[in-house]
Amino acid sequence: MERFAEVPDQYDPDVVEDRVSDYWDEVDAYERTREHRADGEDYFFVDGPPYTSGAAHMGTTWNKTLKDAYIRYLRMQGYDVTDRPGYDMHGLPIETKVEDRLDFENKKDIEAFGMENFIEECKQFAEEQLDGLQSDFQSFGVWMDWENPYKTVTPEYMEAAWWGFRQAHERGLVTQGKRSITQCPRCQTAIAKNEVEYHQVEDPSIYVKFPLRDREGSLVIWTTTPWTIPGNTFVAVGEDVTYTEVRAGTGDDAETLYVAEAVVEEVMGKGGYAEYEVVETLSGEDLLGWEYEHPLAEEVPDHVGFEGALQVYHADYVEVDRTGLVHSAPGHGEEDFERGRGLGLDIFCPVGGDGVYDERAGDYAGQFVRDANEHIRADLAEKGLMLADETYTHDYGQCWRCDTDIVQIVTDQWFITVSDIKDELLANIDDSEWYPQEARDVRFRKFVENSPDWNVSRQRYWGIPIPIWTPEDWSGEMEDALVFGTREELAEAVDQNVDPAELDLHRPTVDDLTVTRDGTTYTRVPDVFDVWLDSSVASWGTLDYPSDDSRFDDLWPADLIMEAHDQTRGWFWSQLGMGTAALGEIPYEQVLMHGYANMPDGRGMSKSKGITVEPDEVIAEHGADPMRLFLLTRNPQGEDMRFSWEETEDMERRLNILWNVFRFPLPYMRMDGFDPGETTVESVRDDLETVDEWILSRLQTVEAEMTEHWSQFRQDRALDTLLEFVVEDVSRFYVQAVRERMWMEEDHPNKTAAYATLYHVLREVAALLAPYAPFTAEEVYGHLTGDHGHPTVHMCDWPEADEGWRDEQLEADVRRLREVEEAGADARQQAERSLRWPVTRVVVGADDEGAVGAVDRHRNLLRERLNARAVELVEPGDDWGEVAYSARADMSVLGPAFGADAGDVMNALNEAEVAEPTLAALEDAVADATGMDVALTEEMITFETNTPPEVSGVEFDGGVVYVDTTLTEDIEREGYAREVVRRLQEMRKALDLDIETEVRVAVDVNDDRVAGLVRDREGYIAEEVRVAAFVDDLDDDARHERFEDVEGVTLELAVEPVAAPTADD
RNA sequence: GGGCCAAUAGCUCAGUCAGGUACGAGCGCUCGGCUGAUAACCGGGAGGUCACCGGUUCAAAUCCGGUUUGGCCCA
Repeated sequence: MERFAEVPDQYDPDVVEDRVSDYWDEVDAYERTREHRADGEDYFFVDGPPYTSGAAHMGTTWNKTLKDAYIRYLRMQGYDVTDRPGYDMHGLPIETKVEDRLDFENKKDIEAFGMENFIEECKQFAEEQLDGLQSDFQSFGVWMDWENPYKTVTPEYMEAAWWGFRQAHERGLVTQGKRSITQCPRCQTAIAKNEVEYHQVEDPSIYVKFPLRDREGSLVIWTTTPWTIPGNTFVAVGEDVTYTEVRAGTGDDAETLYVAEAVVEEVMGKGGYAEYEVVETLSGEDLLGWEYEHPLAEEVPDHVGFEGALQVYHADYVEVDRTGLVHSAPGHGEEDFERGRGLGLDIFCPVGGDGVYDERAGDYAGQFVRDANEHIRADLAEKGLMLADETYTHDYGQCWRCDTDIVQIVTDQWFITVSDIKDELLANIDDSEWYPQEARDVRFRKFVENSPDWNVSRQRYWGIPIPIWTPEDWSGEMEDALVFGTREELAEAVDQNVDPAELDLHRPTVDDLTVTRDGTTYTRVPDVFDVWLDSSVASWGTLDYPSDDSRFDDLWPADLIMEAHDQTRGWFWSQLGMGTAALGEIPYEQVLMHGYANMPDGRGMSKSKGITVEPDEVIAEHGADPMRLFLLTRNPQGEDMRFSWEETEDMERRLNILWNVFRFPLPYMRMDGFDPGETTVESVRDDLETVDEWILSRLQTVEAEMTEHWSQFRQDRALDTLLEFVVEDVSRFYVQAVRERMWMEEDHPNKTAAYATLYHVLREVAALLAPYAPFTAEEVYGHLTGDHGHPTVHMCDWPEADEGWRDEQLEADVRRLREVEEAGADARQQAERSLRWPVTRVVVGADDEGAVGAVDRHRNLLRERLNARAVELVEPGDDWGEVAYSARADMSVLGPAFGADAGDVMNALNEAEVAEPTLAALEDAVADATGMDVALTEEMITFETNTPPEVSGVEFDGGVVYVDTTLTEDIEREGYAREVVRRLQEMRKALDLDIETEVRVAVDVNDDRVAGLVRDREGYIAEEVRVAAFVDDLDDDARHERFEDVEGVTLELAVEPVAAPTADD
């Protein structure tokens, strides 16, 4: 690209993005940037793999934008950053999507279709989704290693999972065991608790009498799952709860019931007992050991009958609602299971993985459990055991993929027993730094403290097969099982002849492999891993370890990961668990935990409910860079964000301001042949004006602040700092101040200094912007450097503040000066004198030396900006004009001194107006107002000067600006002339005239005196508007306009261009 | 039902850890200004029960307890 080439007037993100994307391809910008840092210090970033079951939504987009920004920033800091993207491609969600696609109902359809075919379909589906995600991410400028992503479905990656699992096994942390699990009866697999979604369902709500043995009466229990009653093993009470023996009903129909005291009335009501009598109260402890008859003893002949079954026990989970007695089936409920095991009771679960009773369920065998509810209710009613039969609407768990109601059953599962290493897990947490830190110390720690053993097995197809081979009559002891950690080990051990390099580790290939040792044949357990295990090994899977061990030692553990807070229980946890189980260490050193992307109104986004803002819509509407800027101005530490179209649009506007600032000097620099290689800010140092020095100093401050913010993982604050600098300092102040210098026709050191300064500022701004808006930054940088810089801005070093250019005094001065200017503008407005009209003088009454210095040093600048003939300065102690004084109270001093009276004193002080600025005068004023006799000190107040209205004064922090708006003929002359000029310029523009074109002009003013004043300044008007001739009248072809009430007169103006000279002239 | 987080101007958010007048910021609104960087820019103004209720304190947006609403996680 040619340096200082022309750019479009208007910033158009689409055009910039298209052009820059092509340019990046053309010059291999990404590859060269990586190459540029190849010798830098290693920085091991690990990408949390998105799941390949849909397009990138706003949350993923925010996440990847953050990752991209930090990777770019770290590269600019000199690091050689690992940027391999990852994709999580196994698991039930993809299986169910493929089942939908193939119109399958259940596992039988899969078996009929063929496991191998099904797995191939899953793989294809995942790959398609992956392609979509890759192009989504690239559409908003993310630079990662798209050619070489890690995929959880490759043999290398699957081996990484095997290896980790084997390491855990070697530490004795792998076991098989029975657990109460949430099972999807359609998918016929355990599903993780976080895969359970809760929906409102109407279930039975039944009160059942369990007849007591050896004594009269029944225990009354309540349940919403009649189908678990066949599995009933004990009834739980609370030891400390008070229960009641109730005689319910009258006469021969009366019966004895036991319920908690607090709910007697309610239960009696449910049972429809018109009368009842409390016979006795007992504690829960009294009930312990009572025995009862199984309520479905005949229907389920194989019901539990072992020693200890069908008795009353204490359990912590008992609450005093419903009946206060809890039907407990350790073969189903999780709490029941834990308590049952604690009591040493056998586990009885007559339900299979498909939710159908087996033969042990007697009459109900072969029925689907939820269908059996009806029969069980009928049977209980017939036996007279149903005290109440109602329905109840509550939240019940469903499979997140197929919406089938889950069943709670006990099955054999494989576990990593992380509860055995909980102390180690908790200790390892402290080896990671979290941003924000509280997330680690509160939320994460609590989760780890409460985490149960990790059920890693799923009875499905599309996943990493569990690498355990067991003999036919396996003892259940892990020492009698074989666990393989690599393809090579497996190939060596199996009876079949396989090439480890060719071996696909998926089912069904590995299912057919057998191992024979000492005459015993081992076969693989049929399960696959929970998909959470896949991503848990990402820190070494990213490196293809263990099949490629070349980088592990240098890089592991990860320097940084960043994900949303839902991953506290997801990836942050799974990696901690796996890393600790396999390697005894936490696999990441720093965590940036961001929030969720919500709708503009704060609701969560939901694709299924159609509540989303899609990233591609935003890009189409405002562009990728503005979207990125919006996302990157959000706090990345834990807080959810609300997407905002308005804020995104505002980012586009700010980039437009930058665009205007950037393109403004290009034509001048091009015309003058400015060479930034030769003419640097150093080389023109002696010619720099104050504003140049100021903007260069501000630049250093901005760089220092930004670097500090980035180091704290607050890129949002760094971006705010940068945008404020561009908009406030560069655009609104510096460019305004140097415009005239750029227009100078002849060469002048003053102009060259402005070029060098603005060039330097813009080039550094491009670098500072690069991590945020990579396309726009590239476009700006390319136009500024042409063939003289790096091929891409992303190869630049991060600009560091150069203290040699920093001048804090100057920055403070200009801050002051701008306050003076603002106050002056305000004062003018109060006096209704527009800026176009000069004022005779501006007087600054300064309160302190800071203001004195600032005004004194920058008198000329101030005069120009306030359009004043003179700027005068009144130093502290001197008086100017007639002024009164008031005070402003400092509450932090008043509070301790006056206690409860402080508020009143403050109000009195703030309202006081005194003739002289003394404490004594204020004390009198306070006494008048409150009747209190107070002793004031200097620390309590700040004096303020009040300006008389006739001179139009406005306060600023450091004094008062007075504007003297007295009119003189000379000022009117200039004022009216400028009114005319401005309107003529407007008309020129309306005529779309070139800057060089000369015009003929007619001016008519309806006031003879003013007309004369304007005529006096025709020379000035001619120069400004390129007037070739003033004429009395112009014909109808010329543009005529009439302006009413221009400072009291009416102007009629006419303009026509002087015919352009032709080639014949 | 439990844990964590949030709630400040019409909108998006600072300020809360270390209590001291909300000089709050930007956007939007409104009134005015500027005019060859111009679909840009500048100034003024209006706009707040700091979600609600209680407590601690001379003093609470800030600390404590509770409630409501939203988000995430878990049941």
